[in-house]
Amino acid sequence: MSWSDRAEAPATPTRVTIANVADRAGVSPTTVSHVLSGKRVVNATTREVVMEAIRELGYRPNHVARNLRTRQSHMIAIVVPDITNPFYAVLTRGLADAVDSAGYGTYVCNTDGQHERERKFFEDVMDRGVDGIVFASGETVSDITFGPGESSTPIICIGDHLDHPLCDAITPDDEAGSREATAFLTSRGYRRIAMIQGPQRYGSQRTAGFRAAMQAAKHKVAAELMVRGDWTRKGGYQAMRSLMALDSPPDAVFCANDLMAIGALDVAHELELEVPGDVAIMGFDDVDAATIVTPQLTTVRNPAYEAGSTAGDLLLSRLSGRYTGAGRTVVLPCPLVVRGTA
Amino acid sequence: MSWSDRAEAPATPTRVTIANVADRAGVSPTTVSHVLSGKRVVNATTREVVMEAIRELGYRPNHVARNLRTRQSHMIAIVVPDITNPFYAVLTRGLADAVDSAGYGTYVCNTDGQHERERKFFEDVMDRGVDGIVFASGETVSDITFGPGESSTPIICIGDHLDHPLCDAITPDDEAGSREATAFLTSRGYRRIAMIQGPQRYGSQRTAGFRAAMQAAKHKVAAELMVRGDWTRKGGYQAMRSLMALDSPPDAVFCANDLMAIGALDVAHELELEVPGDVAIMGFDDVDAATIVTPQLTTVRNPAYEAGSTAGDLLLSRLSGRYTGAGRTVVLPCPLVVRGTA
DNA sequence: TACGTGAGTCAAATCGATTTGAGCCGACGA
DNA sequence: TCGTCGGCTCAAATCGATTTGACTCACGTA
Repeated sequence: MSWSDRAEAPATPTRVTIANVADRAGVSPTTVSHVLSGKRVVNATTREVVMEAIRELGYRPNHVARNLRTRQSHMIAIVVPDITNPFYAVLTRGLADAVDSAGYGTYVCNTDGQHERERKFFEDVMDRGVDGIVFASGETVSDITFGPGESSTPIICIGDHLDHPLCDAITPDDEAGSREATAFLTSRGYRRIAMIQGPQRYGSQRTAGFRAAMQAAKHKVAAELMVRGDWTRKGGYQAMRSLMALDSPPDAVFCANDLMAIGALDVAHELELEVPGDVAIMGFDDVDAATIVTPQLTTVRNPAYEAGSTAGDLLLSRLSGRYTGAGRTVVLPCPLVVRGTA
Repeated sequence: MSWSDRAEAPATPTRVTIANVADRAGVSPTTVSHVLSGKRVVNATTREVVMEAIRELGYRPNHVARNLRTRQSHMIAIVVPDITNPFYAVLTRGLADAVDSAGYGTYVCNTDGQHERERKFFEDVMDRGVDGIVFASGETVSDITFGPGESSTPIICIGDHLDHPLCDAITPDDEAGSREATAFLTSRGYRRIAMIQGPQRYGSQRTAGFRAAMQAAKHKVAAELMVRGDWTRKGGYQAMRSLMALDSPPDAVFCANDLMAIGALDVAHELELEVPGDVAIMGFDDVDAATIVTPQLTTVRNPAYEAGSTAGDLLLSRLSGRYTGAGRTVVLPCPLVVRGTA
């Protein structure tokens, strides 16, 4: 039992602090701090003695104490609706990769799109003293309390919800992507094109792109062909059901996201409809699952990873002081990905 | 421009501290602390005055300072190979949900299965003073430095890698699940059953279950039918390719995870093989994608969410002091999920 | 000799809370 | 009247680092 042995080891009774190191090395805590931070020159031999003491004692600086003094946590928070959603998982990964090398860790909050939780997490992470916040939660956050001098913690918004001149924003170009996708549909000769939108109030850019392309192609958009889903596969399924139950069903359906498109595809399979022969289906996001369905989903790529890593870069540029200006907005292109469903 | 207005607001010049509140209320910081924590009785009217001051000043306690003093961060870390992998995303969500209500936040680390990163993150989160750690990283962590008195931070391991009597473990019953899956295959009359295993050294439980069921059914397992993939769809694709190129290819394939099973399915489609008529395919994990492929994947459910939330519960039981004993091990059943590919 | 000057070090203040032993005050019992 | 006991409140120490003004010492210079 090697582990029970350990229990009897001459364990350090209490955590070793910078003062212990200083004692051991015969210098002051100040000096130890300086050899660690390099903010002030330390005699080479002194430094060696200190390093030796650190090694012998196995000293590791207490980040909490450090954070208190320096007022930075080297931690950045990301607020998403649901990490389980592959889009946000990838986004989170992009962010984590971008900030990791600069020594920042990532703290994740799932809001389930609930405004209440968004607010709660916002306050929570502020109190925790994170150095930056990335908001990717679908709900609007424009009314979150940015107290005047509340703090200068940089905030990045992904999506187009928060309109605040001091905060950077990253917006995938949903409108252009949807426009292109819809134009692709019209150019292929589809006549009755439906759209499964997101829930009321959200994803309006995608709807706008759809309408713009329809108008450009001089197609009328019939009211009964504009239905809504709740972003989920099941929601897409139900919406598609209602669409196909119409007296004159659509010959193409543009869905505001892939999950709903997959739900729509479920309906097509159930009804034994040929895709895209009987009905074409397009999605938006290009999640992994888009290449798993048969036929593979024609969709619009939503650059999740890039959005996350760009968010990280913008954050770092502010945290390092390289940039201090007003809020920037970077818009990311959403290219069309043609596969088998349209 | 409502925002520029704000800039001229009579902003609190500096963060408001407990001392400010105390001054405002005409009491000592001690008293303020007590009304907030309730650890000592405070006169009702005094309390009211303090609360009023807190409200007026918009005071919010600084968690970093609090953490320093109390030695707890109300933050728990989860170390996973890749949050982008749906299995780990769900696991993480289960954990987050479990600990959220107790006021704990989650800090996520992606190791990509690299031992070096595992170690780095372990030290990182220890230094950050997290209150608990959940290890779900695929690599073995048995040699991570648990210094003797290093700390009493509870650690939970998901999977069967870390063998440490002081740390709780959660292990999905891979062996039983695989055994049941394989037995299902033999009972259906498949004769030449192959297995696509994980990479060398990993997932040995699943292989063990496979072998046990084969033996129980008195089937020989031909060496050329035991191949390996790297857990990815592409890896499964390649393994399946080599399997189907055999002189006498298998009539059923059990894959160590769903992603590889989906890769195998890709091959079947490419070769225009009937599934499960020409070849049956089974996976393991039951990720979302399993219900997206056609036909839907017959698989074994790996209870990711439950594993995460159980980890959270075990952690909380220790953090609250309700439990202080030796390491517990909870094994989670992995039930068979019969769908369309076998 | 006296005077910068600069390299290296240190003491003490600070970050913003929590914790604890002690003090004050009024009530109550002897 | 005195002692004591409870209920409240406070001052001061503490958590473990960073930061800064000041000090020492040696050296070169006027």
